[in-house]
Amino acid sequence: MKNYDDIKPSNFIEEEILEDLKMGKSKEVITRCPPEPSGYWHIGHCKAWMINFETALKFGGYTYLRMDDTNPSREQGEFADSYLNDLEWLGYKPKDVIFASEKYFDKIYDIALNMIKNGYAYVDELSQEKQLAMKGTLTKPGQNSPYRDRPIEESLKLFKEMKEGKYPDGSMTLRAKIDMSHPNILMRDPIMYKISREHHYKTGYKWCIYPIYDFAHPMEDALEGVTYSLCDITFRVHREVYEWFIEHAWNKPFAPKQREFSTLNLENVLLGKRYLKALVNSGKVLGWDDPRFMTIVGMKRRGYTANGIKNFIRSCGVVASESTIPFNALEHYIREDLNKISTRAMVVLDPLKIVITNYKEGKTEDIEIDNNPNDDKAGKHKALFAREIYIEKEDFALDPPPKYNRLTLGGLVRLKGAYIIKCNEVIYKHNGEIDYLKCEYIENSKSGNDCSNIKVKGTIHFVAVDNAFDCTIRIFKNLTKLDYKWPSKALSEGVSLEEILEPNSMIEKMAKAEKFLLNANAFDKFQFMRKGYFILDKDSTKNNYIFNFTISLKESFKV
RNA sequence: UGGGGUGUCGCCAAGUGGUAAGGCACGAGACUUUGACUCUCGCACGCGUAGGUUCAAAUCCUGCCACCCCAGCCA
Repeated sequence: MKNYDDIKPSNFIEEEILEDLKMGKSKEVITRCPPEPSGYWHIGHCKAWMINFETALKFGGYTYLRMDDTNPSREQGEFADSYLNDLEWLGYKPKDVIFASEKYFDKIYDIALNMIKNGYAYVDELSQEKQLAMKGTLTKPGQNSPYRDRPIEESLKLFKEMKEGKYPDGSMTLRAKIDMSHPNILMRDPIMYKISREHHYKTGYKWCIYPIYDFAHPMEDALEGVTYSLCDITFRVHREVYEWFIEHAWNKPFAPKQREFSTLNLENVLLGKRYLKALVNSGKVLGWDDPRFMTIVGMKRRGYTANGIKNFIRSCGVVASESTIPFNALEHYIREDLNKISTRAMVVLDPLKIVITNYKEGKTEDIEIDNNPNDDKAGKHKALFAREIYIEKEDFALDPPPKYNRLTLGGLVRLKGAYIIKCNEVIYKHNGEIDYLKCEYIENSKSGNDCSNIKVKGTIHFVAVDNAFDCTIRIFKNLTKLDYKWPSKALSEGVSLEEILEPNSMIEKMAKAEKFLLNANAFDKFQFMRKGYFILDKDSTKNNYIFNFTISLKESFKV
């Protein structure tokens, strides 16, 4: 047996696993990610497979990616493909990719046959309505189906005929014979198979009977050799059914264990598959990978990093109690990672022109900008200083609020990487708006060899007119109004999508970017100094660079 | 109301009978050619509640309260 002494469990599930391993109750840790290919994965799912992958990894085991495609009416191949990409982006490698429909349907059918032979299952001819009526309620026990005690041979024959297509959809089901008066309603003879002639994206029309989750899932786990089936707390009440099927249908030496953890709930985030789908179909968003979506592909396009997302999820812990986490907790971990890896650049989002009156016309000087001041290995890149430059409109104030560190009329400010300037005059347009500023530069104040002895309070970013190109910036706000902390819940309670959606949650505007950014490739991440983090969107062309706003910098200055 | 689950700082969360870790948020200060980053300090005489056991209880016992999940031929 392996030595597990140096493994420290970090949550209640790992504690139990460690104990099992030490006691020899299980030999290895094999887990699974079992998506139903009926939508794109989002940050909530991310937690589930992180736990499955990382738990297995911790104990030297591995994880399967298994498409839980047992319901032909909901599933599509498009989605199955997306999971592999998502997983790769997040840095996880499954031991194998399995389609339950292809690999296990025959075996599950055989298991069902066996269960009938052993008296644990029967074919029921009750309609769906009748079954429901006889199921009882939360407080009242159910009643046995009149078909419950039919001879084993009869059930066997009928079940085989169900498979052969002799009976119409919905006319019969295979049910487990458990206990119609069980206090757990899921244990009241759960359905194991239904009849459906819908087309299945993987197996076509090969099958007309399909196993139901409660039966299929434990069997798939067992057939795969999964030892720990880690899922979210929704399935806690299903555990009893899971264990019943394992006990009555699986007589191999090992048995998989199902354990549950709470789901990840984020404030102000819309995750419901049907709502996202509606938005995608309506054309109101850019697609499943819209940067406002917290789908994996959406977050990737937004500029979030896999590490940031994973660090955030780790920070939430693995527990059984439900919680809702404020969005700024996620943002903290995204910023933390972006700060380490993103290249700095100067981009003016809302330009105000300045003419340096005492700087010679036509003259330019190279200046150097650190690609990342927190990373010595990141190097520097060149920018330009010239007579005409742009600064951010909000970095100049005629009537500055208290503690304003930026440019004012008659005041001094440092231009990042270049000179200290002083504003002497404001030139107005006919309509009274500011046209441009006349400033002078302090000659011996250049960054690197400043001997001016002048101390300024503020440093602002800028781009030289000659070193700038126009680019498109996409600014995002939360998809839904902030008043709705739980948008999916509000929607399910009848509030309309239109009401919940934040108007203009995506705004496009033009900005002046330094030419260094012309080298960027799609998905490259940048910090536009003093403004925030941005990522070059995949829709960009040579003639139109589009930068998606990922997240702002923290801002402690408040007017 | 049957069954299951959960209650520790504004939000997460450690804690497993020996006197309340940590993170986020927030507040104060230092540093700063990004009002970023970084750093320092502060932030629960209290662990849903009422009793009990004990020298000692968030941890053990009993009662109560609150919230969440379950009655698809969905997963």
